[in-house]
Amino acid sequence: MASQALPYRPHNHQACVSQALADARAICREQNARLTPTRERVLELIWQSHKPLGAYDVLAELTAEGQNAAPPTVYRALDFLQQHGLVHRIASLNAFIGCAHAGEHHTGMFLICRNCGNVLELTAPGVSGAIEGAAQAENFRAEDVTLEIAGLCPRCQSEAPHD
Amino acid sequence: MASQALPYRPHNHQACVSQALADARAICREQNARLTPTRERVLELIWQSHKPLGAYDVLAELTAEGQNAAPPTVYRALDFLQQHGLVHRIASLNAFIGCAHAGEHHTGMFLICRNCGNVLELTAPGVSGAIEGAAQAENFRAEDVTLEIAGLCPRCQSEAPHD
DNA sequence: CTGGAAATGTTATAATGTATCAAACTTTCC
DNA sequence: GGAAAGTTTGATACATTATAACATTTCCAG
Repeated sequence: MASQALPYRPHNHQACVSQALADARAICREQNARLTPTRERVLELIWQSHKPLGAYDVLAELTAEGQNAAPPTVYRALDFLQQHGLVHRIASLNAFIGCAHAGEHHTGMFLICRNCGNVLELTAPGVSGAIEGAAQAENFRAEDVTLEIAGLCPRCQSEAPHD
Repeated sequence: MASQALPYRPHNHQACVSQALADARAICREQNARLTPTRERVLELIWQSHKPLGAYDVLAELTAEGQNAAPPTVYRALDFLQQHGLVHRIASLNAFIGCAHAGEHHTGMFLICRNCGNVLELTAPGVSGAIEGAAQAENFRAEDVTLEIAGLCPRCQSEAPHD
């Protein structure tokens, strides 16, 4: 069997973070967008794991670090990061996760494990195509797709096989 | 061109409501579930249009009717209706809409017009299949799919053609 | 070095959703 | 019928998520 996707197996997660931050800096430079210290720190916090983080979790971390932060601080940073394709909002969880394909034009598909909470972001052209087709068949002009799959990741299926 | 789907054109909406209520009664009878007056009234309110309704909108209507309702009243009724496949929650809007395919086993796909707010629920086997396939390719056991497409419905495309 | 734009600080509040426990109602079973 | 058990509803309080509005600071172009 092929090896599991990153979130589902041990890995040097610091590499994920570093990569994400490096990508973010490059993307913001290209787009003449200002990746300010707060925005960068929020992105880093979001990338602490492959589990989505709530806005108030981020806020708590900032506050613990002594930052003078209030809800708008966090929501503004998250808005900025979303607009530049650096984080995604998971609507079914009211939480945020780092974008695994920053810079690439893509329609995110999220596999959300209900047991361990990890999320894998996929780009599935077949899925995007089928969705586009279904929308067009109704003469609907699709602009934004929310596709979130809850279930059990490979690891958690083996750990809790009875359901 | 084929005629537009129901939400996008004038129709005798009362027929939608009656049908939905009749279906709900039949389904609850089959499942030995109690469609109490409050639950039925909430379902009817949700079906007032093809636009999703927030829980607090439902609550306001109940209160206006003199019902002794609090938030849990509404959320309980909505939970019941969801569990029996009579309404869907639209995660990207925090709102609820009547299920257009009650009784059928289906994965809902929702086309949400950002202009008029109407929502069309589709069953697209090709889409479901593609999603299932993508999940299986990652050894992920999909249990619940959230698929919501925001965009412009046919009517609103013609009315506001410049974008 | 200054005027306008962008970002942040600050306070308050809106919107959405749940926990908890008590009371009423329904069903079951003797 | 009537008590026991389960389900539904009432009622209060609170938790969580998100935004409005306006003041202040920072940044950058000219």
